[in-house]
Amino acid sequence: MKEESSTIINIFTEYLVRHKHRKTPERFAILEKIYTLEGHFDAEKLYESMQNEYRVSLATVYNTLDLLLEAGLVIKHQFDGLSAQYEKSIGANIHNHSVCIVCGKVKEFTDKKIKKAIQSKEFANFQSTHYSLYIYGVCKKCSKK
Amino acid sequence: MKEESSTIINIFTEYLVRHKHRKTPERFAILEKIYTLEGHFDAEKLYESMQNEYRVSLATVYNTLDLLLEAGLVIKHQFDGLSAQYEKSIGANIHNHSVCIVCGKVKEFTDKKIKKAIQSKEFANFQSTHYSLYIYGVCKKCSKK
DNA sequence: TTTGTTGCAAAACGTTTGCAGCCTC
DNA sequence: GAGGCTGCAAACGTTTTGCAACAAA
Repeated sequence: MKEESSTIINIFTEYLVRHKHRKTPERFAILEKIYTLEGHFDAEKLYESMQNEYRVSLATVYNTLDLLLEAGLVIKHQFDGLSAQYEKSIGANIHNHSVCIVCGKVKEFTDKKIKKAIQSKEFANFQSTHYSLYIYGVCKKCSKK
Repeated sequence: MKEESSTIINIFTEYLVRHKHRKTPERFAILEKIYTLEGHFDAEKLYESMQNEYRVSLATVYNTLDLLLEAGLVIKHQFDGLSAQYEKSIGANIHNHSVCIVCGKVKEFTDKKIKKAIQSKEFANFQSTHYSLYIYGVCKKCSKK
């Protein structure tokens, strides 16, 4: 999927202005990098992948990821003991995961009925932006052990 | 909700036997403690709450939580940077959470339509045991800031 | 000019690991 | 008796923090 990167930059700019945060080049460099990445990544991987283009510190990567999280531009997963996994939120349509409780393997799947049921949910005091579903169980490989 | 604790113990015993693990008193003490706790707890809290009754090390708590996870008797949540949260799985019916991406507040809710949609999902190579749903957004308090 | 943000390194935190002794099986 | 399990403490890896220098507003 092709995303208009100017849209994303605008959303972030608006967020920064509204919250009185500074529009630093590091923040936009990180945002742009994230939107070139496919699938899950962690802070370290993002940090390393940037070193050739724009030098940012790991601390700034973490700081910016938090801002992007609040701005709704990034999704955070905490699958297991490992590091937190992130992914861009705009243009990412799959939010359903099956997780093997033995080997930890994560797979994504789509399901229209589930999607519809969740997206039609409304709260009185909560404005929802996105969701993540984890179905736990045992994968075929592990059930044979 | 009142749960027959002998049922839970039987499930764990069966699991241990089937996997050729030993039935140590520590493991059963931890299991019994967990089933007296309501709501979420982390490994440290569980460890501390046991010190008066039965002395187990934190390492054993972690080890046993892993076994209980595999046995399907405990559910693990990794909400945010903090420590992992656990809860008993039998007798715990609420699996849906709304999470504020600003303040991190987690609330649980029930929804029959969502529950039905998720529980009717079947996989070809995956035997599901339970699920957790997280709907992210901004709570009323944070949206006013 | 003010003060939020950065990079760096050190610190903090939850979790895992190594090992000697113990206790299930 | 053998080997899995325990407690303890040290080690680990991710994330956070403190601080001086920098730069956006």
